Amino acid sequence: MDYVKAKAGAAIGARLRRLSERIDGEATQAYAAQGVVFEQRWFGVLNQLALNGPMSVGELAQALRITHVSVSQARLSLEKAGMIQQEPDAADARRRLLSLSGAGRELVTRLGPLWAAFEQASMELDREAGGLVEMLDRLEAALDRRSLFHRVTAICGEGRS
Amino acid sequence: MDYVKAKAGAAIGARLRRLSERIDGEATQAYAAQGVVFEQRWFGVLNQLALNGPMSVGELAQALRITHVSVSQARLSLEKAGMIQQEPDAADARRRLLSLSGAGRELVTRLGPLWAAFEQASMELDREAGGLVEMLDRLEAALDRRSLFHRVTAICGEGRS
DNA sequence: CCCATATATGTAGGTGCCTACATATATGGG
DNA sequence: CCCATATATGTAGGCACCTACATATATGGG
Repeated sequence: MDYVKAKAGAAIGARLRRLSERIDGEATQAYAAQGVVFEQRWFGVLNQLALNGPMSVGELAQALRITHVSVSQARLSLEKAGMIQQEPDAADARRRLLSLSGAGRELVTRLGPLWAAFEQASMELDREAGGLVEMLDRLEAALDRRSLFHRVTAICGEGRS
Repeated sequence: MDYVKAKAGAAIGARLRRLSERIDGEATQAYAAQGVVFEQRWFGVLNQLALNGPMSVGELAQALRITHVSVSQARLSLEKAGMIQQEPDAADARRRLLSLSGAGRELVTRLGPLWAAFEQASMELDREAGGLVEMLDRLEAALDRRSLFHRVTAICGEGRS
């Protein structure tokens, strides 16, 4: 049997990751073709800040559905590149508000057409794959309803009786 | 707009990765519940060796559709755990043949029911999501036909005229 | 006011993949 | 046989996420 076609849960995870790597790599090529050094994880943060203005680490994490640690790491990288700046939140001393720097706003403006192209390309892929985004929605909903862990554990429990 | 629903190519990559992380994490829980310390990347290698007998790094990489470097890294980890052994390939001094050790064969036998449960759980998810595996096939085929890079570049080129 | 608990974000280390580069061996033509 | 090129696999560093743990600040009840 062709491994990549196997339906074992563990193989699904690996397959999704490989696809992700592939798409990331191809996106990186597109940025490079425009002479832009860009980290994929920057997209989510920059996009949110451009849309919403200043946000905290936790708000970004929530919007992007990743951990605050991931945001914090991306934040460091973005600051190092001069794309964002931070300031304390006057309303809560624990929080730090991140916002686009001048250079960050310029980069977002410059990348507008490229991001629009990404969106269009994604719609093409969505159509060619036959409804990719909704499929991913459904997969997430299925996992929300009942995790892989619970499913596997229940099946193994049955197997024992 | 809800970021996770966005169709930008970069966001698709991030979304696939997060799903992959989620599934990996849930799979790890299932192994742990069986008292097994297991790395997700072991599955592919162990499964192939169990099915096919001794294989080279390159053969495994080809079968698993990952780079030889990834195989090499997993190999080191598996060896350290005593699950596989290696020997030179008599037919080609550049190659090393990897095979299951005694402990590796035992682990594969022990994990047989769990892997069967993963397969069943994956079929459930496939059904609930409405044809996940075929969708992934179609997405890969679409990218094979025309990469995200080419799509985006062409769209940007159009935009310039 | 004090204190137990909650919340925000950082540090440290890990995971599983990748690309670039390096080195050893194999191959085939001259 | 020699040599240019191809092939197998390793080393090094990076990417984008994760969990566990740590520390500072906020909150609300007594």
